[in-house]
Amino acid sequence: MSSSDSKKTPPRITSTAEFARYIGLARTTVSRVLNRQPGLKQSTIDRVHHALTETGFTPNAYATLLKGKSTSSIGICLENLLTPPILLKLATLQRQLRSQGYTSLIEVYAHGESRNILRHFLSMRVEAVIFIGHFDAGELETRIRELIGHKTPNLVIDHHGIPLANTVTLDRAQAMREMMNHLLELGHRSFGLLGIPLEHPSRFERIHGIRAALAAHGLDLPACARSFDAQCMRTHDFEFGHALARQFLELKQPPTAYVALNDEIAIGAMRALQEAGLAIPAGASVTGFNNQDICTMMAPLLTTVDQQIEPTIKTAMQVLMSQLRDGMPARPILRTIKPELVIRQSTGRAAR
Amino acid sequence: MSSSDSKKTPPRITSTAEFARYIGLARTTVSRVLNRQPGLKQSTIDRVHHALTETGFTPNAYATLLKGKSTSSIGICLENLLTPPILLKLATLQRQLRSQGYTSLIEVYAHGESRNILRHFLSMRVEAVIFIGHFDAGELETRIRELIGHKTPNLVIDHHGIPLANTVTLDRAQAMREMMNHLLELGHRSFGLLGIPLEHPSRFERIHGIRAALAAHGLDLPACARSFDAQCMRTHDFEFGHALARQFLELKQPPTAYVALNDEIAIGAMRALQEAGLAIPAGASVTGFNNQDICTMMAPLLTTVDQQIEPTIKTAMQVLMSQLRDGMPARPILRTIKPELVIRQSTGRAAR
DNA sequence: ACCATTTGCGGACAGGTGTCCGCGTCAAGC
DNA sequence: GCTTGACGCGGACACCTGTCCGCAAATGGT
Repeated sequence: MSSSDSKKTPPRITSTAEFARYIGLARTTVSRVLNRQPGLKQSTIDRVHHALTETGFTPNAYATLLKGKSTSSIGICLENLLTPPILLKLATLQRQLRSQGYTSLIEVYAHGESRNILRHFLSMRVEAVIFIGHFDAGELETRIRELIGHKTPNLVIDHHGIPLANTVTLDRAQAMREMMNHLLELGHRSFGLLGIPLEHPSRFERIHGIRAALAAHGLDLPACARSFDAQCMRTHDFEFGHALARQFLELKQPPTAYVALNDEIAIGAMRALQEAGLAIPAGASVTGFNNQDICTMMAPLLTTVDQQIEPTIKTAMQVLMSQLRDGMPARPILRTIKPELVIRQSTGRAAR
Repeated sequence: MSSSDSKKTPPRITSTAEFARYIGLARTTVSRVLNRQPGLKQSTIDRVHHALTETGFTPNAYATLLKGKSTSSIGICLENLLTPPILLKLATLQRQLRSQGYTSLIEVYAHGESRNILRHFLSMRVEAVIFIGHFDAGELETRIRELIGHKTPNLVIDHHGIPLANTVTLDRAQAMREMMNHLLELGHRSFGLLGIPLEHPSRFERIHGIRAALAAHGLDLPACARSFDAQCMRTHDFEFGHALARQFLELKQPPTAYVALNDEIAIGAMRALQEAGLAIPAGASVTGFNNQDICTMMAPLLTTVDQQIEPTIKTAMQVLMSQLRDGMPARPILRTIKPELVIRQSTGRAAR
């Protein structure tokens, strides 16, 4: 319904004033239409909208937001290691934010760069900052303090134990407890830990859960579980798991069950065991963590722990929205997500 | 109300004027320090920087950028289906952009939303827009035209054949030609295509390459290759490949080689063939596409095509930078990336 | 004590938008 | 023809920063 060919290439318009001149209205009138203010004739509104689609003009967001309108943007800082579960959380979160009208600014953490990333977020006047994954604890704590100083809501997903941070995290201790109970009921008494050192702050939760499950059965951690993490380099997880399992196979009495930090490591280990002639689960049991897609592509299907990403993000959104609505909480909000054990084919009754 | 405590909790400062008042300097002086202008005493500069780290003040990016400074931001629109290769491209691209001083605005395409996404990018006055993946061709073309109208550089990675778009894409026809030559040399003469319909615009390139390789050997596509895509739903790729392979196994004379659209489908097919008692590659050959990590986690290791993501992104950056430097090109720039065949263990001599 | 130089001050303007307000215009109803 | 609304105009101010410029104050040297 528009005009003829002469208007096929409408001019490039970069300000409301220019746009108003183009359609022969006052700048203020255009602004009123754009901001849905009352008291305008329908025909005028239509005229503006029509010219809008014709020229493709968009008001300068910087001027709009400078004027004090809420930026409706959220900063998201991602852990350096982009694993499938992390990316799935990001994608789910971004979708939900978008449906609530928020834009997300995404930055990937690089060593020592968190300060600059946060400054960028703050200069963009984001309404909240979310961290997803695991970071340097001291650095993260400093960032959280800065955010609080700026009265900007914060949220940490996954990383657990930062004093003043609002946190949503999987109960990894509980996960390991359930996994160990499962293996113990199958008769296993000797365990190989893959990627889970016995003494390391970052794996504390997992070890805690393992120890608790063993204790409940009257067993002692150092007596029946070993870890060779120090001996191998962790570069590519799959090969890491492969190398670790080979270490265990050199023992006089290898463990009957292997508990891995994640699915890739578990699969690498399964591969090494199978190459050594062990059937799974008849000869040895293997467990993963994360319940990634590959778990159902293996033979046998991998027993693992599901991170419950949907509920995690749902909870995260609740924590976030409550902060955006009611302001920052007096005490940090802590939410724990219950994991779900997924028993498949890679675990079975202990051989001896 | 805060002279004593003020050191411990510095006030939240939101403008240069406020900040200048806080440290007892003129606003213009602070601004000069922040923008590294000459003619200031070192002690003054230090004083400002010190207060800056103390209060954590950051100038409002919206005011700065409104002032006309280049926004140094690039809009990236991602295909809906977040596959590992897409995400790897995104991560690589973002890293490179950041190293050049550009910020990226990331949006995931949702059906029919491309218009809004583009408007958001334009309102943020991005300096270029990049599309990664495959989209609705008509919709994408319209967006490209809009970008050209706004004199904003564009770049499409992967999607091939949009008239006015600058494009960087893998030579998928060449990839299939090489793959087919490899299989033909191994003696294969009957092929099962998995996820690659014989007649479908989106797979045209692949079919074209397959047909060319067959023709060079004096063979005819419909006579020696079949596809059962119409019979199965493509939901989860792994199960899709599994189901497709089972269809082929019901034939009196199943093919000796299977060519899959991607690695997941290939792995699903391998699984189905192995369950049916076929050894790979002795009983049948299977090939994937993308060279994802899982290819080296399978037994046997999967023969596949590497997308050459590093060179792809490197080329993309070149195309982008040349546009940002010299303005938009007279004719669209087209760059093709040469794929690399990765021969592993899942392909072998044909049984008959 | 005087002068030259360095250094900081403060006013002014631009950049694009949102919003308020008083005023002019136009059409409809009597 | 007059009144009464409804509607659009255009001026003004605010948001925050970068930059220019004239001027005052502090500094340093002799």
